[in-house]
Amino acid sequence: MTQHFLNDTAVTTASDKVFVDMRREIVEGSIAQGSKISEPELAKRYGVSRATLREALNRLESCYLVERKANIGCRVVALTAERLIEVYQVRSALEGLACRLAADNMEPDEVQGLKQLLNQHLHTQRVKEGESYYQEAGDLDFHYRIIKGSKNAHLIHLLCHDLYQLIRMYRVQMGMVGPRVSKAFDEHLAIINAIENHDGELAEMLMKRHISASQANIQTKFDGYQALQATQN
Amino acid sequence: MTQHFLNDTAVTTASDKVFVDMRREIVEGSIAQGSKISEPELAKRYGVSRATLREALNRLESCYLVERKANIGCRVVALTAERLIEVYQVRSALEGLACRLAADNMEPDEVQGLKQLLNQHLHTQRVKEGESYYQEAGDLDFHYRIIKGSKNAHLIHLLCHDLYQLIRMYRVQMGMVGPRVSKAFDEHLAIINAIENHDGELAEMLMKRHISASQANIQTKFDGYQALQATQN
DNA sequence: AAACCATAAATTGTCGACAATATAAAAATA
DNA sequence: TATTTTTATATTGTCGACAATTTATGGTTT
Repeated sequence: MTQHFLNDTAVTTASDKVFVDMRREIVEGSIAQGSKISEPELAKRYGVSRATLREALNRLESCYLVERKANIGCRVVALTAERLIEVYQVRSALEGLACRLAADNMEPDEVQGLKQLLNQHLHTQRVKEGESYYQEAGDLDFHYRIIKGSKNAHLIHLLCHDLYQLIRMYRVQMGMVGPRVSKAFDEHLAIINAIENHDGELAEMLMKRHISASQANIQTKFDGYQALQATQN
Repeated sequence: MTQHFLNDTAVTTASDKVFVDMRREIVEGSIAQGSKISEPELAKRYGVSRATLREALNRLESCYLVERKANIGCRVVALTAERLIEVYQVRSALEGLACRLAADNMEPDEVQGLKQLLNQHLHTQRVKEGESYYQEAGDLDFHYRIIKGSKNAHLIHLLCHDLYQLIRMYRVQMGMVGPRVSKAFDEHLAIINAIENHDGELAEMLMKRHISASQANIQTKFDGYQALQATQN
């Protein structure tokens, strides 16, 4: 059960590989948030030319992981509290929409698969070893399937390709392995029921609420993170 | 009164210029929708190297005006009915959010400016010459100011930088100079009032409805456009 | 010592050429 | 003749080098 939904980028060309590698390093923090990116340095490190590296940087920019300024260069995105709020506001609106559309457009077998996933999630939950991993992957997979269920290609691209890596970056670097498991489970269940009943309005509302809770959760961690950093200065 | 809000891209580098030029040509249809893009050909036409052109293509891809496939190349986006619906669903959700946030975050002078713009719009409306232009620009400026009023940088970027060119492309190529002027005026007015009263919930609802009407309007034109094309085959 | 200016170093932007892949044309086979 | 294989052409991906711009350094002036 690899995180297929995040690595589904077809990796054919060299810049594809650099893009995927850098993306992982940025999300995981191996390349520090807010840090300057040196093209010559990274090109050497990945063993490619600067042109290839720049191609990858462009792709990273379009999914909001780096920011570029003309003649100045690239910086990894900085994880600020403001941005966290902004991103979650957008996410809430978009995933709420996705959920509403999914209530209309998901096929019965897709809904079944979703229920099965949740059941599986419930059972593996007690496996302490690697619990956080399953939770992470399970939660993302849940959201991912609903987004796909919207059948809106533009929306799917926006969320899965553009936005989700940034959200994951916050979660990973804030160490979100947290205790929200059981609550999230109930919320997921309610959302599925709404979708199954083709109640788009309710499904949207529940998803928005679910995401707000998720935001509040990560926000708490973030405040602690910032307080910690303040003491180190 | 140029369309400053669309040309506010700082044009410093050569690829910037190519990007802005190509963007205009694609939106206006000079470069046909759905057509294949030949890198050598366009590089020669703009008098730049392929590297520079490819930089521009990457930027065009990130605002959804071209689509790229590895080892195959670039195509201008195709204006399909499905995409129109998809994009407007997303737009409605995002601009609804922007409007709700604007009701909380817009400064009084910004609201005043908006009312002034609407008044000005009303007065110049009878100037037959160039009416369509004023309408286009006026309408876009209205939406643009509200989006900015949300004070959510991520949302602003998403809408103004990424999505609006594609929306404009539909409008321009469908010849949307239409008769929706007076109705749109009333709708705009109602939205401003809601914002001024800090009634975010209402503002969001009205904006979503406004955009839905806009979609219905363009959809009609589009159906006619498709019927026309069908007869030509 | 602080602020400003000139020079040097480093970084980004751009170019032309070559390699790898895909498309078109020609030849071969059924 | 239709279909497949092979060859040739064109297009995209990648590279290394040079030009333009920015940043760092050192010197000058107040």
